[in-house]
Amino acid sequence: MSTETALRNAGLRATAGRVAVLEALTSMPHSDADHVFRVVASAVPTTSIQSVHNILADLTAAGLTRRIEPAGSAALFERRVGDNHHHVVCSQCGAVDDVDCVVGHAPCLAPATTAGFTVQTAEVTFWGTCPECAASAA
Amino acid sequence: MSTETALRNAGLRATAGRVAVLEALTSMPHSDADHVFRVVASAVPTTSIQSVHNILADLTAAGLTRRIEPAGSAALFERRVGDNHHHVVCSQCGAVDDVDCVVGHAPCLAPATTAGFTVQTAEVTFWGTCPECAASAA
DNA sequence: GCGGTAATTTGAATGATTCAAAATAAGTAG
DNA sequence: CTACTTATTTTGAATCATTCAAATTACCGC
Repeated sequence: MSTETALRNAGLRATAGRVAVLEALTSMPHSDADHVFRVVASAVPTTSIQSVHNILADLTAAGLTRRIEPAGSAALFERRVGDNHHHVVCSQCGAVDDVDCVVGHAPCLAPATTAGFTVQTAEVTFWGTCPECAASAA
Repeated sequence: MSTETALRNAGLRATAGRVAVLEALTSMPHSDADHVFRVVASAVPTTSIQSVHNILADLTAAGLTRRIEPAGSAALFERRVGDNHHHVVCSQCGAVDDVDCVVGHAPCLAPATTAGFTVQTAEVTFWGTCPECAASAA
């Protein structure tokens, strides 16, 4: 399915900006609006950082992208949606990678008590050191 | 142990501002800098929001408070530190409560793959609806 | 192709946070 | 108790990511 078709199937018009944003996120997952903007700007020179924010918000609302906000980072976006995957974040450089699932599967994600809250989803963020930072520390 | 002693034990001077911030967080855990500031301002009228940010950063660096940043909220602070507890966040109003632990204990928090990252901690955020929002929706 | 409407553009505003220099106060030594 | 040293606070400004709103543009069904 082409990027354009994916957009139309989601009820969105297939504009150059949206296509460029989606393709930028394909090659660089876990990018913030500014990184996306820099890549998109070469394909769509008239764009702006505000437009990229608009587009990312639209795509996320339509379920085409997912937004994550690790502490200390700007919002990051990725195209991998619909599954329940989590993330590892490097506490030194902020690098992010996907973590497919946690040992113990779904039951693992049920809290023992919820203080009266109805829980819909669980979000797990692993904090550690990425290979690059580990190498440069040694 | 008094609040002052706790500060000195952590290597920090016991100032009125710091005492007031710690006591504000005792009565209102999961408060952001602005909420803390409003409470502290009545005890220390010369303070400012920037000072509260300074203090919260110092306290967090000293391990006296913990900082969490749920997506969509400003940074929140709490005095409960040293344990590995997690949080439930209301996706409607942003209310936060503690979750003692997840079923499955520590192994639950080991990711299946870490993409070469060395994982130090796991942070779990449960998203749902708080009792108040559930009641007002009905 | 035309028109209606969604989307982008442009410019400004916001909120949380950080930075930096000057003023102040905590703790300590005498 | 006093003075000193240095941590801390104060004050004011700056930054960053993000959001808002009005005007322009461009997508796409007809």
